[in-house]
Amino acid sequence: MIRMTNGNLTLLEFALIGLTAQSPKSGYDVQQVFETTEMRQFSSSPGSIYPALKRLERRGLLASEAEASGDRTRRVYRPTETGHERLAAWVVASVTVEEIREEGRAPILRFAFLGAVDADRRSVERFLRSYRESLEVYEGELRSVAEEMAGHTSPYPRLAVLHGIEQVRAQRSWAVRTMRQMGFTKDEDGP
Amino acid sequence: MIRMTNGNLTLLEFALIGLTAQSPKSGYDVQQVFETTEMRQFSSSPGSIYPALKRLERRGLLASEAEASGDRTRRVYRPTETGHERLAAWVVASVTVEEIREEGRAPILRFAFLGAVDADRRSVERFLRSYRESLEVYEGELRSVAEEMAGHTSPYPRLAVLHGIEQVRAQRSWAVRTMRQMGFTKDEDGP
DNA sequence: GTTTACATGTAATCCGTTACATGATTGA
DNA sequence: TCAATCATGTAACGGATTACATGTAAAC
Repeated sequence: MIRMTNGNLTLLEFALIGLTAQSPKSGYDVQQVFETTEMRQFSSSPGSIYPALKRLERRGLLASEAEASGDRTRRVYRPTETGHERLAAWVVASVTVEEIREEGRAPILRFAFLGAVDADRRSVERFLRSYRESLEVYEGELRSVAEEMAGHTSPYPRLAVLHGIEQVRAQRSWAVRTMRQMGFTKDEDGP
Repeated sequence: MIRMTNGNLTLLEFALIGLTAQSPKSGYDVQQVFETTEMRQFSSSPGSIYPALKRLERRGLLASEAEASGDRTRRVYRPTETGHERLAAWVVASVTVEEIREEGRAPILRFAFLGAVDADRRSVERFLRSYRESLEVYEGELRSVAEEMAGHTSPYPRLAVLHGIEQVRAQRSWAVRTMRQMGFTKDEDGP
């Protein structure tokens, strides 16, 4: 279930670049985030975090320096310029229906990192607009699927699809509300 | 991001047992399901499906027989008794807050398989009730998190948490509605 | 007659999990 | 002094992805 989201970086790797872009972090810091915040989807075990950080440093996407706090070594990572560019490109990309279909929570993870890459208003607006539009398309797809399932023997798969529809509707209304709160007009796709 | 959900079976493996329990299926059949239905989260590549089916057969959870449709061999899998028991135990387990926190869509996948294991009314009610209750707890957790984030520099992580809250609310109202539709009273936890 | 759908597999690589391992610092 | 927290790593194993590989049958 390792999802290649862009080029050849895993979701975990983007998360690590994003977190160190918010503020430079050690492996332990990252571990705390994965344990205590809504990023629990990622394993907080050192066996996944430390190798991934080293990998990203070897690939030139992260850089580290040893901080001596007392006697303990503490290796703090931050994105390189290349790493930051890769992150930014990933974060500000428009949301597609495919991404929603196949990667579930990836769009909202990207959204959470918009601040870490100093996205401008246009990018944020494009993100939210594309998210809302893609969700609309996806909701239509799910409605068709649910209709086709009307006569099936077991009601549970169809009810599960209705569950998906509810979720998509909630995500869409969040997108609309957030756009309004940020002062983006709901329609008007361009002059 | 391989999630061990129970004992030592992955989500993919439970999905394979569940699908073959709905009706016996070949690797190709499974591939079609993963390509065309809301189970797209699973890779439809033969490199993941065929080895997993063989693994499950080797472990005694699936059994197969070769169907000769014309000249082509077509190997059709179905759960063994043990496999069915493992599936049933996984499917009807009560939803916990931990599962919601850490495994996201696992509960609704389990729900979709309730028919495949011939779950009785009591089990279905227990499932929905525990799901609703756990979502309630989880929503409270998210609300606290969002409050703590009020003064942060970047608004995006907090908005992402609000997005999560919307989703959880949608899931909860689905659970309530589904319980009502199935004739379960909303409260009354026991005599 | 050629493309599309049916159908199954293998091999290389890499990643993630689990478990093991170690040691310093802080607070009770 | 003892537990909890801070802090970083390695090794074994298994599983997932990607790409490669092959062939039949049906439809157009």
